Amino acid sequence: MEQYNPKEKEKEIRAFWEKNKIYKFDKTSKKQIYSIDTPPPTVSGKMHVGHSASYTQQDVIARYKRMNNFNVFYPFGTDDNGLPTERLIEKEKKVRGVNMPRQDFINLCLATLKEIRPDFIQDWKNIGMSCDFELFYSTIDSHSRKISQESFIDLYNEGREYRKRMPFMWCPECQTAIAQYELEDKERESNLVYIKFQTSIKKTITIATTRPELMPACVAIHVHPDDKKYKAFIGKTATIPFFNREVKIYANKDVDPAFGSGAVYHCTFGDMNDAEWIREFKITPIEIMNKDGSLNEQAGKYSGLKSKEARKLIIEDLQKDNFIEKIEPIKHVVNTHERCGYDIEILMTEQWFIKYLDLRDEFLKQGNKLNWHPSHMKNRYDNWVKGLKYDWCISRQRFFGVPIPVWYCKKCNEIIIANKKDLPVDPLKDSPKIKKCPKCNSQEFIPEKDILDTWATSSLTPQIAASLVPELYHKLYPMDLRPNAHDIITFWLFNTLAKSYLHNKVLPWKDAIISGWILDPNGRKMSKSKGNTIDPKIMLDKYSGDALRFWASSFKLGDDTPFKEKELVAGQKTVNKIFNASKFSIMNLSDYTHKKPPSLEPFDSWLISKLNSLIKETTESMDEFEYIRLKSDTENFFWNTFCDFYLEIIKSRIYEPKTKNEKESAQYTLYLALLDSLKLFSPIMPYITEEIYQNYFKEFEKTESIHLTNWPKYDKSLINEKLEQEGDEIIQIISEIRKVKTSKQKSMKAEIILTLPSKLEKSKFMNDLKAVANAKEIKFGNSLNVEFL
RNA sequence: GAGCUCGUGGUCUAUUGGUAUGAUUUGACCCUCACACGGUCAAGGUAGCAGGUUCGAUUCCUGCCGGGCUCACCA
Repeated sequence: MEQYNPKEKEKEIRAFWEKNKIYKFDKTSKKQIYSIDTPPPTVSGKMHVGHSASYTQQDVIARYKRMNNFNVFYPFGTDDNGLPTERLIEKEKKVRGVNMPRQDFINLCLATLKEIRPDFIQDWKNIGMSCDFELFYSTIDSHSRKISQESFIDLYNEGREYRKRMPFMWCPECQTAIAQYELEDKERESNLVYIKFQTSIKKTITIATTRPELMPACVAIHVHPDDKKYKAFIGKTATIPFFNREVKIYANKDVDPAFGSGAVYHCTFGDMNDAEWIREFKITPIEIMNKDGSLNEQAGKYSGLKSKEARKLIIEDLQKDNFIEKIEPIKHVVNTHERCGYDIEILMTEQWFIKYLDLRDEFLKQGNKLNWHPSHMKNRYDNWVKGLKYDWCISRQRFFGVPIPVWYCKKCNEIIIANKKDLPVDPLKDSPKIKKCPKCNSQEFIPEKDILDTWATSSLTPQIAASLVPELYHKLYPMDLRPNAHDIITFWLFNTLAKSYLHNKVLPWKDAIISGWILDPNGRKMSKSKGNTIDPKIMLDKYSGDALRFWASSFKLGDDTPFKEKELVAGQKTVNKIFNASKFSIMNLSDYTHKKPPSLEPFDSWLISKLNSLIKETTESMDEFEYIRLKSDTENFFWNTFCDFYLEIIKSRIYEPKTKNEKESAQYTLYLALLDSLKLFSPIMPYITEEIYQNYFKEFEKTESIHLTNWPKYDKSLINEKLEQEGDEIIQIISEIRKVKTSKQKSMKAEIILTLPSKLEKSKFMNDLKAVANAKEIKFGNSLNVEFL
């Protein structure tokens, strides 16, 4: 135990944990279960520094609960299905899913995942996660597929799902429908083009649009009913340039007369609003766009062109023929697909939906029941639920995901749902169990080839995880804790809550802890394109797992925090300090008898009193998930009270005891305070605390690992405020003496004659004070005085 | 545009209705038999700005400014 080398030691300690299954979930335990809905990270090759922070924060809580006599259910999963994985594999393997046989692509995805997953999970192990890694799931494995398909079937049977052909949000890049929560705003510079249309009353009407290329799909013009400029046009028709088709002019109160020209041309489909107007005014839409975002034959000479190309061309043509009144540059916000950043389009497609718009009030009520940490994060949830506009589109026209367990009758289009006992199924490979269509007796079926939205599966993580231990399912679900980053409240948290409500009418967890983001040192969002990302592996290598965790425990839940390497240095120093102070303490415990001495010396009682106050405070903080208080309070106690003062004070009692009791009292206190400090530190710094525990305390404490020991228990009877105060006064005096020694440039061990205020004549602490101050003599007078020999 | 959130010494941060905690940084001294990744001491802030409530606000309220996030934005 000479020097602590975290790089080697942490690896050894991890091996010890794994070999002895320290974090294994005990199915037979009688203890109360504490279940955690561990976020399954998306396999993307490597861990992000933000992950290292948020996973540490939840792990600190898991470790705390484990030491508080809970049987902690802490599984680990990876979120592997869906677009992110497809995109990763496309990038890594330089392929395109659309350009290869579907099954080959799926196989490639599965094989690649298998290849990269172990290294990926290792990152989580390296930061000291105390999951039971044998309680593992992947959101694409058969276990998850089964549960996800079951969910689909149950909701279908309850009438919560429907399939419908309708205009919906579509990503031309990914060539799939997407859901509302997948939209991301982006500000774009564009042109507002004012186009003149001839009308049936022989006057032109000017519309303003940023999407002139959609003109071939113009089905109407809308003006506000009270807009005086356009009163005369209402009910008349206008002629579309080039296409010479006539469209009706409608009065529509949704139109903002102040924007553009005040007249809107209605194309199908420029945005979701257009789809609503189609319904409202019973207009027949013109479908103009292909799935890849190019215009179809309806666009005449513009067909085959992508939006941007067509836009450029049509503006030129309109200008040539003098249809354009003016063009204004405009900055506006467009909806893009958060995965790829492409502008979304509205396409008429057939999709599966979960009907839940009618449940918004229920979702708000459920949100109220959840304990949010920090509480203000509930606002984001409420805001989102109130803004919900569409049912949940759960079908995706992609390849790698959970198949929708459905076939269709070729003849009558009847929906054939898979049997639950056959799950998981892949309709593309498996046939329905029935021989004939129940409706028309046809024997031919068409498999559904769409897959489920990845969030349709991810929203079932509590059920997926809990059913890893089926016999305890009802004790595991609903769960106790959901850790969730704030940016995916609208995705993961909301969808999980929604599904739990739809299926079981229960809240999926009691508490949600919402973590913030790690920003770059300048407070900006990290992104690969900006080149300002920080790789946690490098930090782990440069410092240590404990140091990284120390850093991660230094900021509050929900706060976005700039990454500061300095805090890692502080963590490293703390690890070192713990090591050295422990080394010194253990050295001085070599002849400790492990018996409680007949009486405790004043400073020993003083320390134990402070220790108990610390235990009380840290326990209360941790029960509120405030790991940051655990960190700072323990650090403060350990470094200041324990190392800087207490250890200095007892040195002489241990080196040259005047009585047997004064040494035994010190050793008893030393053992207790060190062990408890280590325990309090252990959720944050699991490696160094384990190392010291294994090397010394285990022999006496018998428990296999410090992480399985009991959390220090607060004992009110050991608190003595008066004694603490008296002791603190002496600590003050020690500081004063140090100040004098420093100002006189004397060594701390310089011998002195000390004069103290006479009120201290009866103080119990004189022996220790005399020793620590190195006073040859103590006199009493009016005030403090330090005289050097 | 709406909602939420943040704004404390150079940097990061705690706390609080009664002029503020700690860390880091800087400087000086000390290699004191656990630790120089250490110890001691010192310097450094009046808590974004402007009002209001109050005996008194950094902490409560209002407005403004600035940062962040979410949502809506437009045709």
